[in-house]
Amino acid sequence: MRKTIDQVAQLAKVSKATVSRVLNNSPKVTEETRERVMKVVKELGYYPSAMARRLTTNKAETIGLIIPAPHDRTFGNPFYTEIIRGFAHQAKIKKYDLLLFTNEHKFNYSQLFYDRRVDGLLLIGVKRNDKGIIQLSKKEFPYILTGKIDYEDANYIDAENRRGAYRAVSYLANLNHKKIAYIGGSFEFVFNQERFEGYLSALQDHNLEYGKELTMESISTQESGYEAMRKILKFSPIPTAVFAANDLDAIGAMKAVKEKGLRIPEDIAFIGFDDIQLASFMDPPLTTVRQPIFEMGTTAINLLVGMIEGRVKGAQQIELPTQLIIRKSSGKIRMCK
Amino acid sequence: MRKTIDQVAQLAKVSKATVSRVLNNSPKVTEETRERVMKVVKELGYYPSAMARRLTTNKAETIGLIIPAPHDRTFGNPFYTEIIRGFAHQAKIKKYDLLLFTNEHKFNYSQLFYDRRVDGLLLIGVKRNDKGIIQLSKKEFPYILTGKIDYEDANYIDAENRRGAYRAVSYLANLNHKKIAYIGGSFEFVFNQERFEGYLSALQDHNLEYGKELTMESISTQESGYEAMRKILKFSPIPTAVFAANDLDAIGAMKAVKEKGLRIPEDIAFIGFDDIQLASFMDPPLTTVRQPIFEMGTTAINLLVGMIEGRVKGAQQIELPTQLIIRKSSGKIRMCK
DNA sequence: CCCACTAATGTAAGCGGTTACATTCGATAT
DNA sequence: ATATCGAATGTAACCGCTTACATTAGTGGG
Repeated sequence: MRKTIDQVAQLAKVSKATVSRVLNNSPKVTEETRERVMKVVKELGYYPSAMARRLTTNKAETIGLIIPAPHDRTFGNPFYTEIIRGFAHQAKIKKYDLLLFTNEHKFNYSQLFYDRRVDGLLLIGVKRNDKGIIQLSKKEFPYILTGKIDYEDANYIDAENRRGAYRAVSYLANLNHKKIAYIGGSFEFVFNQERFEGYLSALQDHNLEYGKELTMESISTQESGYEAMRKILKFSPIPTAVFAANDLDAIGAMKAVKEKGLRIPEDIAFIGFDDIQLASFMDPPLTTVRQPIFEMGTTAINLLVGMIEGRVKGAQQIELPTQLIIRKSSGKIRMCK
Repeated sequence: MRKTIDQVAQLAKVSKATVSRVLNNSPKVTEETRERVMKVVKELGYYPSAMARRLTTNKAETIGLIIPAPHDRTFGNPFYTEIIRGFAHQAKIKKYDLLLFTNEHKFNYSQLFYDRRVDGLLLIGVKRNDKGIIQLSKKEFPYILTGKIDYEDANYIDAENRRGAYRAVSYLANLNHKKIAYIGGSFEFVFNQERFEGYLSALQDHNLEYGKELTMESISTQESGYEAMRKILKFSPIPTAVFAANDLDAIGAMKAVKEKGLRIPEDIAFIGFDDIQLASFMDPPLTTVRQPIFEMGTTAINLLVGMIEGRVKGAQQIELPTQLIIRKSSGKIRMCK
């Protein structure tokens, strides 16, 4: 019932070694026998057993993808969806399977290497102090993080967060905004801190005031961006511009502003970060710092496959450039009051 | 360097059969030797090779998850994200790995069974006339579709689309709306047709007019919902209510309405379908037909695992009930002009 | 005290491939 | 014609487990 390489060998009147060679495109096979074998393979509908191949070659042909736990509020973040698109696209090209794991209960990544289910790991949404990563590095297991962490030998791919934020805030400053608020996610993630630092240093370079009441923490969802903005709006005078370290925060915040009857960008200008699909569809369309998310995904796969196959060595740390996408929400130059 | 069962056996001074028994919780092992073996396992940091186990037991311990191609416009649809949440959650509980595939270039699902990479398949976003599914059914490969298709022996899990749509539109009719527009996705997907039929039969039952110009096709994205609504708004008199077969369409359509300076729900009432997270966060919050998406995901896994392990037989067709979630966008009862 | 029986453990075959090494065979050089 | 060589193919070991069957040890009954 199940087709095996032996059956093919018998029918084609060759040894299974030869069948194996044909299937693996070994050069030392006559064209004639290659055809004969392939004919039988076709007729029989034979597909080599992946598990058998993986056992003998000691390769899983598989990359593990670790995403946040299902109960994590960030689970469906469009950034994740988009980078997974990049992973899926490139993994197929590189002929690796993608195994999906959910990061629950201090999940022990290393096990996936020990029991040889994966050749490498891709990790999304890892917090800066995650200890598991250090183990992976020390054991020289191939892996790539999406986003920098504290451990300095970690392999990661990230965007130029500080520069992106700096440019966005400078842009607002050059538009003559004096009071620029900040909404951003927890410093548990390094990229949030970097974006905040970019914000700060832009304020400094433009001699703008920085106030505790102008910066609000959120958890990178629309709801929390909304709540954060409502708090900011309670202070007076209210800021004339908001830089949100995350598009979802920006979108939530914009809702709070509209609800208050204020206009965007006339009363309050907005810039977000990420450039998720939704950003351009906002009303007004959201000016934002674009990360090349899909490209980050494909690059991560290429790098990881390089590490797996031994072509790439040492700690890999890549930061892709960001780009300020100017739309309506940031408005025009602001007249002095 | 690599730990194997033989090493464990040697150190524990037993045969590898015994080690295997211990690891698989076979009852016929003395408590004493079980402890001795486990001690060695711990000390050595031994994890059994997944591939070896899978080869001998002829089980992949893996479920394949087939999602739309990366270039497909629906790739990041929140419905998919949410149902995948359910899959991931339940697969972990059932101890199956989840293998992610992208449905490109007429991808041949069957191969995944032939080369024994998966024990079963979960398919998302499959069109009604997909021929691959018939093969799966005929071969009795375990699989579950998310959404009904034309093939009547197909295994699927779906929501009560017709009833959901019927109730939504009836609700609008009872609010005294006479002219109710429809925006919905392509009939390539059966659920879209069912929702449309639910819409139609509600119109009939309430003696409401049906007009070609009141129904608009879209592709279930905000952009296309927006475009569809702009077309509808060109006719006059414009409808007083819109039922969108998809929340994303509804959200896009709402934007077009607001842009025109019309009020929701006073000028035009809205009801969507799905109840994605975004729905409740709209302004006004979107009334919608809720599908139990997460639960559909977990149910699908349970069913599929049942099929794989031979406990569940025959064609599986499940429709989970929907529920009308009433929020602001559908408004109050409408006075006659 | 021996035998039969059961529970615990061991032995070895097999899962379905890959690959190092051995063999065969035809062509070329001598 | 024979020795030499290389290309094509075959042989068999091995990857790391599971499990049917064989063996051993331990127990109680006659």
